[in-house]
Amino acid sequence: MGISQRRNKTKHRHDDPISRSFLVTQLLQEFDVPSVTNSNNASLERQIRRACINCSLSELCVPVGLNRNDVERLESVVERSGPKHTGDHLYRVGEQFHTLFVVRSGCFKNYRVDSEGRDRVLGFFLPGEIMGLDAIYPGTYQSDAVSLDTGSVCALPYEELTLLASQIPRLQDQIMRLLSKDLSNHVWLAGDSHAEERLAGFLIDLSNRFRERGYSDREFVLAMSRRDIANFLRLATETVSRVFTRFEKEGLIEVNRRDVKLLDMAALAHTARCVTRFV
Amino acid sequence: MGISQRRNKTKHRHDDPISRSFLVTQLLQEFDVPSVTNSNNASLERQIRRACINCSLSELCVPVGLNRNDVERLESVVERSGPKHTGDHLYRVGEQFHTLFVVRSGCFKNYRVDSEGRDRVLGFFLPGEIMGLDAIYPGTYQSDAVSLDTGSVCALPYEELTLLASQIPRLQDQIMRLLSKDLSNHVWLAGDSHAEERLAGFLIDLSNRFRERGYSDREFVLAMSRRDIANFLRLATETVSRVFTRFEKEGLIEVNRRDVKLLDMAALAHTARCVTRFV
DNA sequence: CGGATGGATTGACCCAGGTCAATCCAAGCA
DNA sequence: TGCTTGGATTGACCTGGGTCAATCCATCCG
Repeated sequence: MGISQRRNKTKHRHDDPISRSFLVTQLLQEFDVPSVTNSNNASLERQIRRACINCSLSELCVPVGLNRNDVERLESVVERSGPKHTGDHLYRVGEQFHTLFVVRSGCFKNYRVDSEGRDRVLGFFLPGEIMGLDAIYPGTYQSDAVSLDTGSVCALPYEELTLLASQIPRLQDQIMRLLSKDLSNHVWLAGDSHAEERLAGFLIDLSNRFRERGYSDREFVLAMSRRDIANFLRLATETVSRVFTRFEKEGLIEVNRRDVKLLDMAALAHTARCVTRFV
Repeated sequence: MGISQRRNKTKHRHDDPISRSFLVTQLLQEFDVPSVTNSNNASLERQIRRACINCSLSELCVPVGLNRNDVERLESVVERSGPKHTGDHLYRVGEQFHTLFVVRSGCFKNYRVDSEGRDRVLGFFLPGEIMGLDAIYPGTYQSDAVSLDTGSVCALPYEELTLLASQIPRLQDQIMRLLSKDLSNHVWLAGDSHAEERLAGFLIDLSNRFRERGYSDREFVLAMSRRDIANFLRLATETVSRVFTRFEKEGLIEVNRRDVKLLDMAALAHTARCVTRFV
């Protein structure tokens, strides 16, 4: 996605040796911490640990509505992880649940392998969105979460989070709201809508989410393959391809591989009218 | 549904005059409180107000895991309502959200009218299941909830519930678990599955939920019309009808209008393998 | 009891989109 | 530079299930 274009240039393999200072720099970059060239590593790391307060996502993420003091308490339970690369898993079906993940940067895919061995894409997660909420009830992860490009996440140990939530009512409230929001998200695709409505809905939805995050809502790069889109929308890849070209011929969009430009948002939104998210 | 067969016999119109004693008797019956013939109304009503502790649903409902003392505190915020009849609404799209509803008895339908004016059935709720969770985030109800037969609900004022939850960690936990459970429920239908898989999944799912509630899982009465089932499964009513008769010819079920008997659960479950609920 | 009402069933027909297969094209590599 | 690989595209064809329409049947009511 647009988000990750620059980052892709610095992509490296999983097994590459990563120096400590490289890692710190990378983290600083990802966490949008203004670079402080002359500090030593210790102070840099302290800045990283305090990242929630500086984080540009805080208006979309768990800290919404918390005061500075409470954000600091929240930060104390957040574990930040190193960069995730294409194909890295955050968790897999059946693993013991103990952590929620919030996307820092990049795009993650949530999917599940059904009893026939076929994948089912359940959703895509952009920065600020939480993964793993559906694992709370059963206590084990109900799906796999995998990075689609280079990105990073914050890990929220669930036990500690709920403990904190019982002390900070506003946090408890926010977690409930996030769970509830996710509920509505699952509804929007449940329609018996046609291929064009679905794909239009998908594009409009992505566009909205990019806008919320301060990215262009008219021009972006899809982090996911046609196969993933098709699977998510319960269509054949060929159908997705065909509808893309149909939209292009009708002047609704301009598409080249994974680069998409929305030319006629109104028409797209109208096509998607039956499937757009309620919230 | 099987649940409500007996109750339907005593059905009466909304505008019928309902005597106080009739109401109390009705409530006692619905709340499974052992009838105490010689008590006065005041003590009967106290028993009703203490219903959570006696309620046969408590193992499925909000009180799960709470000790007797905490259940009593929970009860103090629960508002019980009079019987709901076919077509009675609990809430409608756009109304200010302030209350969650738990089904006591009967079956309720959750649906939404889309921008084209067509209904979309989002789900059916059996005793012990909570409605309105998706309204927490937006603060207004996102759908309509309507009674399919004669039934009753408990109302949980959300403000008071969360206040209480911040004092009873186990309650906070349980609410999160219920929200999370609902999340997984939305996933199971998201597949691109065929009509037979969907309907088989629907029947198996109902069967499981009846079993959990102590009813027969092999023989039950559908509270919902073919049209509602079809709408929920994103199929045409004709298709639902055809698949029902196909299942009957194959000896999987016996069906007569709304009476259903599952004859070959294994085969049904196998047909439904791709769509059964994960949890 | 007979007519009306509305859900359920069944049949005939058709099309959106799935499947299969060939081709294209960008990126990576020797 | 040409080969390989795998995603994306396009075409040809077929089918599951939607649509339309007729009929059935239980319930309700005058």
